[in-house]
Amino acid sequence: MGGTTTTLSALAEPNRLRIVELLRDGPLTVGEIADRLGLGQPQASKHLRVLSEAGLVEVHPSANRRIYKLRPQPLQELESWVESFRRLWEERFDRLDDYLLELQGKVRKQEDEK
Amino acid sequence: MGGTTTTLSALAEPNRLRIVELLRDGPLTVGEIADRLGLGQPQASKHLRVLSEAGLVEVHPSANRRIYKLRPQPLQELESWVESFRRLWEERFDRLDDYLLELQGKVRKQEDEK
DNA sequence: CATTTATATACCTTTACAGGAATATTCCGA
DNA sequence: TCGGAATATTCCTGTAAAGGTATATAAATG
Repeated sequence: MGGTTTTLSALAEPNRLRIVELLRDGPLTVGEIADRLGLGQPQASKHLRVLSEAGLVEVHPSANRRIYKLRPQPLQELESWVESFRRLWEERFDRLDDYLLELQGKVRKQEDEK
Repeated sequence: MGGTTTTLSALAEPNRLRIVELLRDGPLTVGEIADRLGLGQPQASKHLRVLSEAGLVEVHPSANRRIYKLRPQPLQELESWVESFRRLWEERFDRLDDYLLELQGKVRKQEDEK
């Protein structure tokens, strides 16, 4: 499974998405995450494990606690993936699109006539 | 389930991701999608249905065929979601982060001493 | 009209995964 | 060293979702 897909499926789970959004404002401890999101502690731990394996978070042990923190890389990669679709909404694309469609039609006709 | 989560789970499935990437280069018919990705036709149809319900594609019937085409909106929303994490990798954040962590520690100590 | 082509749906089976509860582990402090 | 707090792991169960096959639907074509 490619990197982008890994990132996407990690983020696709609603509670994990909320965890990531929480961590946007700074690192947090497992307990705080569970508290703020109304999750059970085991659930929080399990979600953090998935996020960790996807490289979306890293953990820094501090005595009893484990502090989880966002890692930029997967989000950066996701950003560039989305960016590769930019021309979709950068205007005059619809017209270009129609033009290409028309071209395709003509070519197809030509080939049919052979 | 919020819009972002809908988009993410639609894209999290590898074959659907490939479909979206295919459509980046222009609209396609169900059969062409199935062919190019080595999918069964029913599978292609089902994935396209999910993408459609997520608003990621729209369909234009043309006689026998149905032409599927990317819709910008969900990708735009995904983009701004990812953008909201930009400061993560725009430098000097790591230091700010450490500073905040230290602050938290002090506050916690103060509260423990009450 | 009958047939063929393109697509969608239904049904079945298997698998992945999320939540809940209980338990293991690790580390601190008395 | 013992107890308690914070966290991870395990086991169980239910459910959603993906693939495969067969079938339904719709439109073109002869």
